[in-house]
Amino acid sequence: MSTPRIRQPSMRDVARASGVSYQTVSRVINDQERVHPETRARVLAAVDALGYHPNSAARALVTGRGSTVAVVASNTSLYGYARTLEGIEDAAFAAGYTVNITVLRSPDQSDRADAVERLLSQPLAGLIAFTHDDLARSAVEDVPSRMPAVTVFGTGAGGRAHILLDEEGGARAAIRHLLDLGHRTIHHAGVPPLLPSGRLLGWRATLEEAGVPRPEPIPVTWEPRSGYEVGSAIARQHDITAVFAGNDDIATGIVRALIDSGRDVPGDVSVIGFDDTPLAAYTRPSLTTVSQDFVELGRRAFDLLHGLIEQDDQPAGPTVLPTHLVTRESTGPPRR
Amino acid sequence: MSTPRIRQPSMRDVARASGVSYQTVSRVINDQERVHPETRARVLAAVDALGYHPNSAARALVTGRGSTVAVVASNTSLYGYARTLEGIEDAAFAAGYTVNITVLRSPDQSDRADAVERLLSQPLAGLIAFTHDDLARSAVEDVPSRMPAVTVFGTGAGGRAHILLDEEGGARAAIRHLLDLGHRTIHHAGVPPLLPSGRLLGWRATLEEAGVPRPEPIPVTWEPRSGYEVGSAIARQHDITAVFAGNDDIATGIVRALIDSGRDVPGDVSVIGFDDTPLAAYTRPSLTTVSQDFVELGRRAFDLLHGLIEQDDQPAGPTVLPTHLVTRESTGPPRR
DNA sequence: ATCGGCGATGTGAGCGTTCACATCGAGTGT
DNA sequence: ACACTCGATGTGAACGCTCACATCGCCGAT
Repeated sequence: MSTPRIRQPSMRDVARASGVSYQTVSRVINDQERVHPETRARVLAAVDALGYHPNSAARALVTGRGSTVAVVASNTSLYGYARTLEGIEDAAFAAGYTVNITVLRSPDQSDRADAVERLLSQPLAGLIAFTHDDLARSAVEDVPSRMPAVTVFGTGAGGRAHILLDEEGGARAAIRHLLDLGHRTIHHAGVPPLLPSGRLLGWRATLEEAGVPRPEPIPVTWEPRSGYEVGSAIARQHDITAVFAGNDDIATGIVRALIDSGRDVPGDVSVIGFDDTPLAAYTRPSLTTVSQDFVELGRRAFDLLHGLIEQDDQPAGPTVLPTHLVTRESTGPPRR
Repeated sequence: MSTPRIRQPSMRDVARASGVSYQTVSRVINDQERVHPETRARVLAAVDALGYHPNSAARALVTGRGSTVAVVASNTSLYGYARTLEGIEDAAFAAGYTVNITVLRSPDQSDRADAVERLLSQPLAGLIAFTHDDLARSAVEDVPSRMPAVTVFGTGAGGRAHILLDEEGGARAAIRHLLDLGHRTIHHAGVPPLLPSGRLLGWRATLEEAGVPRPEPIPVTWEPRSGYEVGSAIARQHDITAVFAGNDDIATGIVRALIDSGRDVPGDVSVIGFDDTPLAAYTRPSLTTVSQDFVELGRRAFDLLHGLIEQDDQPAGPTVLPTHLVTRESTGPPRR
């Protein structure tokens, strides 16, 4: 009449059921050599019969390393980040890892410390941080260097392995496209902080190389609403003929505001986006934008981390994934 | 000259540094009573000095339960799911839990078993499954009932605590809106499987109650491209004056196709979406759609799970969160 | 003075695994 | 027939923590 302990079966239970020692069970579970095929079969049968699952907490405890990779980001629902996360999860799952997410919402120092604290108390194999803004960037600095880590987006942080999309190249292609169409200069509606952004860099450098005036960037947030507000302001400045937006949502907001203000796109103003979201081809006008493969980025980021975890092979420099311009309806020659 | 073991400091190290036993350290860490304030301060100082983090694997091993909640979904990057995930993460973080994601990509039986296997080998506190399709639904069935679990979206599964958005109510409001405008019937472009979907149910029931013809639903996928294809077909059938789309992306694709085919929206055909994505207000025409608070859904789903974990209070019935119709430009009276 | 009681702290055991090493039996070369 | 190797399996310890229980002072009540 003892209490019926609801307990997952352990290696010992499997060992007892198959008449071997727990060590042999361990060998079978971990696919090691030196186990008689017959014994292996017997153990496997017992595993199946008892519904045994290895306990990863116990394993992590003794090995000192888990099979979970943590993803640290300030946002996970914007299209690009969500897709990148998807890529990470995909590759991680295939490699037998599990994915944990931590969203850094507040720039508050103690909140961040708390998040990092909690991160490190788990048995992690490694960490991937979205370093497009300062939140994740400074969190990475707090992570002990012994923990394998990869930074994605932006400029990276803490000298970690870094992978990013060629936003600068994409921006250059976008600006060149507009210049080739005959625009005298191109305005940029970007999300601060603007400095480390490849988009800003590509925009500025290309204008500079072309020797055309470089207007001040217009600060926005990631929401279409913010794009709409900027677009309304731009509509009043008739000297602006081309706008390079920080992403497709902003671009869509700008387009809508311009048209609501009676201006034509691309007749009066050309607008170019960034990301090539699934909707970009179906808005009116459809958006000329820069296409990026976020899922691939996520997969590659995991692969990089995986290499770091397994063989500690630190890559020499940052990995840069290509982007490409997709020309659609929202850009055209300026009205003369 | 011993090997310099890179090892996180443990409770024992903290105990040694502050001159108490490891048990006292444990009490301090877990905020228990019965510790002298002075001792507590001394321990805390040592914790800080050594940079001690509790090892959650060890804790999970002995308590038999982790502080991680797993989210099981077939997709995490579509707007609604990404936002729901965000809400879960937010609430979980606030409550001291960590979030793990598992994407069920393939309907393959053994893949699913593999995923559940891996899920259960972790030290979980509970599980949240997005049961809008069969993938997560059948995974929930494989989870032992002792594991606290909450199902989100759709019809739920396994008799678990269930929370969902009032899609049916939203669909009803949408259809009524169109009927009120004078449409004779409303077509539905939905994503199969159609049966358990509240959108389909609300659409069908409202048409039925109005005593108007109920056309066959038109199958689509979640992509705008699929909407475009359906829209092109609809453009040829001039008797169709109103379409209720499965989500805003599909609606946008349909709108674009209709206009590309020379038909006017809403002049010739009214189109209504679902979700109220940030972009819905800025497309042309802006979309009449059903607004849903996904973030809140995620938060509430976690709260539900949290209740299950802490006090095992199983709610009586499903929780239904309100949705509401947002009227914009894509709907209007039919041309007579 | 003696004792129960209670607040503060310590001790032993065990959670389920892996690692390092020990053992054991059957072949192999001489 | 001998030590000798090697493949197969077993044993003890440890990972860092929490649980249950033991201990130790010190208080006021008798």
